[in-house]
Formats: sequence, C-alpha cells, structure tokens
Amino acid sequence: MPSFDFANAPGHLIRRAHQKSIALFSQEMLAFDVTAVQFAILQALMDTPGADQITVAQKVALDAATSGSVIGRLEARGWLRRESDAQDKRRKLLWLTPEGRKMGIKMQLQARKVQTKLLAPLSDSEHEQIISLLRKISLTDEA
Amino acid sequence: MPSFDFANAPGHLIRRAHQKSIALFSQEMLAFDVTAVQFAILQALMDTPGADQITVAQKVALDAATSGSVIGRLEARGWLRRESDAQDKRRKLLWLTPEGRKMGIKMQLQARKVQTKLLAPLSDSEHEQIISLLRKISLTDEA
DNA sequence: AATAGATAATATGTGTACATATGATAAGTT
DNA sequence: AACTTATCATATGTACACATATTATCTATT
Repeated sequence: MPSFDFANAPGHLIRRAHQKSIALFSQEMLAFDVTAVQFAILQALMDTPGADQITVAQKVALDAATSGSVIGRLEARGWLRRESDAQDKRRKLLWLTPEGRKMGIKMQLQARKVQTKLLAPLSDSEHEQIISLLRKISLTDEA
Repeated sequence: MPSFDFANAPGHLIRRAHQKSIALFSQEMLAFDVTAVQFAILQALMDTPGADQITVAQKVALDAATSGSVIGRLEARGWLRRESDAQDKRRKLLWLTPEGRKMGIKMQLQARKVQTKLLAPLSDSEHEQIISLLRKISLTDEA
C-alpha cells in the first residue's frame, strides 16, 4: 500500500474519466471531425448568436486565449464568422455560418449518444448522482 | 432550453471538474512547482523504482509520448534519472534521485489536502459515491 | 542464422488549457 | 479634455494529451 494512493485520488480519477470522455467523443464523432470543445462552442452559438468571444468562453468554461484559438479553427473551417462590433471595436461578434449551423444540428444526435455511452456503466439513479456530484465540485465559486 | 444541453452533459461537467482539480492542485502545490501528472509519476516511481517508461505510463494512465516528455522535464529538474537497461537496450529504467524522493515525500501531505479541498463541497457519503462512480466510468475496458 | 513481427523510446504535428504580456479601445475620474 | 482604469482580443510560452511515424532493439518463426 503506497503512502499516497494517487491511483484512487479523486483528482486522478477525474483525469481518467476526462480521458475516457474525450476518447469516446472523438471516436463517436469521427464523421464530423470535431472536438468536444469545438462542439460546445457551436452549441453555445446556437443559443446566443452574435455573442463576443469572452461571453462564449464563459459559457463553455474556457479562458480567452484558448477560446480564441478554438474559434479561429472553427472560422478557418467555415463554421462561424467573426465580425467587428461597430459599437465596441474591441469586440468581435460571432455568428454561425449556414454550414456551421447545419453541422451543429446534425451533430446533436450523435453527441447525445456519446453522453449515453459515457454513462453506460452506471444505473439510472447513478446517472443523476454523478451529474449532481460533478456539478457540486465544479460550480464552487465563480458563476 | 437549447436542443442540446451541453452545459449539463456529463462530458462537459467532467471537463469542468478536471479544470477545477488542476487549478486547485497547481494553486496548492505552488511551493513545489509541480503538476498533477508530474506528482503522479513521482509517486508511481516510489512504488516501483526501476520501472521503464511504458510501465510508468500505464500506471499513471498516459500514452508513451506524453509520459516521455513529462519524464524528460522531471529528469531535467534532477528528480529522476534514466538508465539504459543492459538486458533490453530498448528500455530506459527510471529511478528517483535522492532529491526526487525527498520532494515526492514532502509533497504527499499537501497533495492529500488538495484532494480533501476538491471534495469539500461533498458529504462523506458523497465522497465515496463519486470515487465509486468515477471508477466505474474510467475503468471500463483496458486494465 | 536470416527474416518477420513486436515493442520501447523518440520525433512530429495538432489541439486543448492557462498564465502573462501587449495593443487597441472603452469607461470612469478629475 | 486629459488621465487612469478596465476590457477584448491576440501573441507567446509552457504543459498536458494523443495519433502517427521512425529508429533501435528484441522475440518468434522458419
């Protein structure tokens, strides 16, 4: 028995669950060639079209630098466009292109399957438990 | 209500929990200037000194490429050394230096605090629940 | 012993993820 | 109006994280 049982430490288990989640997502979404974070940004923009990068970053829980680079890739792909805000020239407002919106909608069904598969080892009541527990952990302070 | 509620999707919540975990770890371990993965490798090497990189990678749940780069940083820091295996020249065996072992031990107390803080929003029974649930998710297939 | 297949480490490329710094612009203060 | 402070986006640097390719070496088969 090691004096620090890192293999059973919650931080380590969260990292492993995250690996599993990412692996499952990219595997199941192969046809779309999209990452989980890119998908999240697309969905966020469906909810709030015309948002600036900082707002989107907060919605998907990313810092400004990371969201900028991810958004850049989505723009290069033709799934969204950046537009300078006339009222506030610091901001760049984000809009899905018709193609981006079409793909975002197409992805939803498959993305739901990923979430189902991720929780497949758990019973229905355990589903709700882990959602609730993860929320408690991640929602401490900030927003 | 968005048609895909990504903000409540388990994958997204796991990512956020992971962010929280990493942020907490680096914040609480500032004095050691060590990442969670680096810490895990140090602890793994305390358990099994003389292991090769692949074995260590499996123990901490990393691919060979990532473990190689992390181990390189730990070596540059003087916390471990790589030694070619005379029996199998493909392998490089890993050993903590006296300094690495000393630091690894010193870190344990603080690392335990990190895990406690991470689960602070949860009750004792919830602690056990989330450990069990995360294990079920991450231990599906492989090892 | 020679060849084929497997394995360990490394190299390369892409993609999060974040800290920090910088430049541009906006908002608030005097 | 000039000055300070705050904010948005971007640039840079470091560190995971993994796929894929390459090289060296080992193992298995013939």
